Order: sequence, then structure tokens, then C-alpha cells
Amino acid sequence: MTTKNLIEDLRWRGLIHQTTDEAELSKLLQSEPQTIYIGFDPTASSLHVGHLMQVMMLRRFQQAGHRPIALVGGATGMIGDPSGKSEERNLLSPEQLQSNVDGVGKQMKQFLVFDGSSGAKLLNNFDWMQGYSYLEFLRDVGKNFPVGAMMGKESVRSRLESEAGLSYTEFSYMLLQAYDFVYLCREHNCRIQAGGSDQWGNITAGIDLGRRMLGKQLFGLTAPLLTTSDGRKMGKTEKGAIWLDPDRTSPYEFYQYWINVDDADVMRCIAYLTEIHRDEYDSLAEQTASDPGRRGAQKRLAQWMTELVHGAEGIASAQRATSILFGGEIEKATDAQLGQIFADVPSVETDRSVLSGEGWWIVEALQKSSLVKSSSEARRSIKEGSVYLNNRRVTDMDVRLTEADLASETVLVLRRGKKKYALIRFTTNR
RNA sequence: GGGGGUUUGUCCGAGUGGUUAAAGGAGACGGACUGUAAAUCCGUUCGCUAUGCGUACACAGGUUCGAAUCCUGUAGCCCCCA
Repeated sequence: MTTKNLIEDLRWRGLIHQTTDEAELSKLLQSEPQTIYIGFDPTASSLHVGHLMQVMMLRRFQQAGHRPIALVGGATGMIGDPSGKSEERNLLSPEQLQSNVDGVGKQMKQFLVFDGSSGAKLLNNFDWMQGYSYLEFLRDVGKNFPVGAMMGKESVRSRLESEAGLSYTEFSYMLLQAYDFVYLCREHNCRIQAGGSDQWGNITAGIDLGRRMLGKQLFGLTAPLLTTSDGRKMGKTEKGAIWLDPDRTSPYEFYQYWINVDDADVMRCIAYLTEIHRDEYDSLAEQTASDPGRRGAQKRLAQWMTELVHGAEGIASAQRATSILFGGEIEKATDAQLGQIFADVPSVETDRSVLSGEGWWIVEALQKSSLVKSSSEARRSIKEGSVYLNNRRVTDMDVRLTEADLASETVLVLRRGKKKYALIRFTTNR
């Protein structure tokens, strides 16, 4: 994709929320390859769906021939960005921060190309901040920040008006981020910073500082936040964030998250997060409108995202699991198949001997599997018809499980409700 | 420091000394319908060795055949006076 198309594409996708001096920015991008940076807060050791917009933004620029810098905020993460936060952040320990920086950095490699002429860079602002003394920083940087202007920033104002207030530490946050921009401009000739719309204040602070300290014009570009049609942040379930790390959120869960995206949100997700082209987008939009039941857009979105994040193997196993889990009875499977399909489903082991003789009471099995909290709940569930053995509904409370109920050599599949599965493996020791 | 009020299940909120495991609502969890959706409808929502039993209405004790309901003390919250 050429630069000219890049801007057009971003606009079409609705990814441009605000920019500074758009005409000039556009000219700059077309004159020669530029360097663009986005900062990431290392609040956890993995990125989550909420970060994907920004990661994709860098990727889009890279594909148009520009050099992306993913800045992991080892230093700024120690302070905490007050933007969009209603309360003071708890500070992370340096060790925790370091392991988060490592984790996030590793994930970046999956989305950006790190070699070649427009190879991405992964930088940590702790590297240039750690040796910067407080006195020097105040003289070089602080001097250029009129408190009046700082007070005017939305992130500061909203916090000052709220109960929670704002500590001096968080108040100072924008100086650090502003300095990052200046540093990157000076050392890496980076003149563009992008981010979510909540970063506008921080970005413009950096631009001001760049003008004062370097006499250079810097540029900012923000993307809208990824929210659902009813205004909540995307990428979260009741259980928490959808992580990119397969150990935190399995490929199957990840895939399912996108499959379940609301009709009202799905096209926006495709525009914001994927690289699906316009013609396909249009036909998916058309299909969602005329035949929403097919959920063609959701399936395509889920497939694209899962493949990007978890690769060909991840998408294959997610789809395989989906077809079994939402299919009919499970019979004559092998341990290997079930193990793969239910890789992320909680499983427990118990001794095979319980299956012999009388058999194992289903109520006990349910408790053992943690699908229910008490035997009362187990009985209730059976009465309500929400318990399934190998995907076949159990209606009789006195059912006893025997060898004949195994779905494969040693595994039996329990389910409660529509989507909650548990595996029980029977082992023979000695 | 003195006086008054309040404290119920996940949350909100009724509750007459006696079918009160506690009305009603929310939430949650199921089921039907559907598109693995939304809306709607229905059911469930303390535990157990389960047509019975045990715990439970801030906590401890008391009155009574019987208490979430009455009395006393302790604690939390709220209001008024100093």
C-alpha cells in the first residue's frame, strides 16, 4: 500500500479521530518514509484486545513503507497515566514492570517486521529516563511546561474535579510522555505520534515540547476508542480482558469472543482491526444487513483475528473445537482429539476405579468437575435440564457413570448450560 | 458526652410473635424461542447422606410453647443537641 492510499484507507476505516495539521502531515508522509511511534503501557505481561487498534495502526504504517516504533513505557509505567482513569493508579514494582515490558515486547514481534529498511523498533523509555536526574529534567523539560496549559488538559481537569483527585506524580506524567516524543525525534527522527483518542492531551504536550526544545514541528494522530454500540470498551468480558497470550486466553476463547460480537459492532471491528479490503467489507456489510443470522461478518472477523494472533494452527484448533462443542453428541473420539479440542476447558483427573461396579454418581462427578459448587446445585441443574454428558442431556438425577459413558479411551465430557464444559480424565495408577 | 434512628439473603427492599428458607425487584444461572444474537416467555437462586434434616434476618444473651419480629448488652452506619 502506498502512502497516499494509507491516509485514504485510514480515513475510510474511520481510524482518524483527530490530527494536528493534517495537510502538512499528509505531505510529510508522502515526501519520504517517516517514523511513527505509539506508546504502550506495560500494565500486564501480555497485550490484550484493547491494544490491538494501536498495534494495527503501526502495522498499517509499516506496510505503507514507514518505520514504526513501539515504545514500551518502562519509565512512564512507573508513574501511571491519568488519562481516562478515574482513580490514582497503584504503582507496579520494578521487577513486575520489567517482566511486563519483556512480555509485551515479545508479542510485538508477531505483528511488526523488525528487519529491513523500514524495520520496526522496540524501545523502552526507561533506558533514557533512568539516568536523567530530577534537577536536569526540571531545568530542561519542566521549564517548558506552563502549569496553566497543563491544568487545561482534559485528563488533569477531570481528575481535579473528581473525588479521587490527582497526585503530583500522575500530574507529571505528561512531561515524561512529552519528553519521549522529543527524545524519539532527536534520536530516531520520529516526528509522528499516534494513539487512542484519550492520548490527545499527552501527544499535543509532546508536540509543544518539540517546538520549544528542538524548534521542530511534530505531528499527532489519534484513533477513536474501540467501544461497543452501547458505549462500553471492547475486548472485555465479565471475566476480564481478552488477552493475546494463549496461556491467558486460549485461541478458542479468543475466536469465540469475535464470533459473539454484536451485529451493531461487527463492521466497525472489521474496519478498525483487520486488513480486510473494501470490497469484501462491503459484501460482508451487505450480508449482515440482509442475512444477519449467518453471521458471516463475525465469522470472518473471528477467523482473521485468530489467524493473526494465534496463527494457522490456532485458528484451526479454534474452529475444530467450535464445530464439536456446538455440534451433536460426542462419541467414539480419541483422547488425542478431545485433548486438543478441549485444550482450554478445565479438566480434572480421578481414579478409573470409580467407574466400576455401581458406577459414579453424576452429582458427585459434577461437583468434582467444579461445574457446580454444591450437590444442591448439581441436583438443581439436572432438574433444570442444564446438564449434559458427552453433549447428551441428562434428565435422571440418579444416573451413575460407568465405562460405557466414556467419550474416548479415558475421557468423559460434562457440560452445564450452553457453553460451560469440563473434562474428566480417568487414570489408572499402579 | 447526651438523645433518636437504623442494621434482613449477591444487591435493593417488604416483613403482622406462629405454613417465613423469609413478599417484591435487580442481578446471576438455567430452559424455550433464535443466529452460539437481541427482545420475549418460563424456571431456579443457603447447605446436606434430601419427599426429610440442619443452619440463616449485624453479634452475644434473655422473655416465650414459639421470635427476623419483644427485652438487654456489644459493634457498624445515619441524624439532632453539646
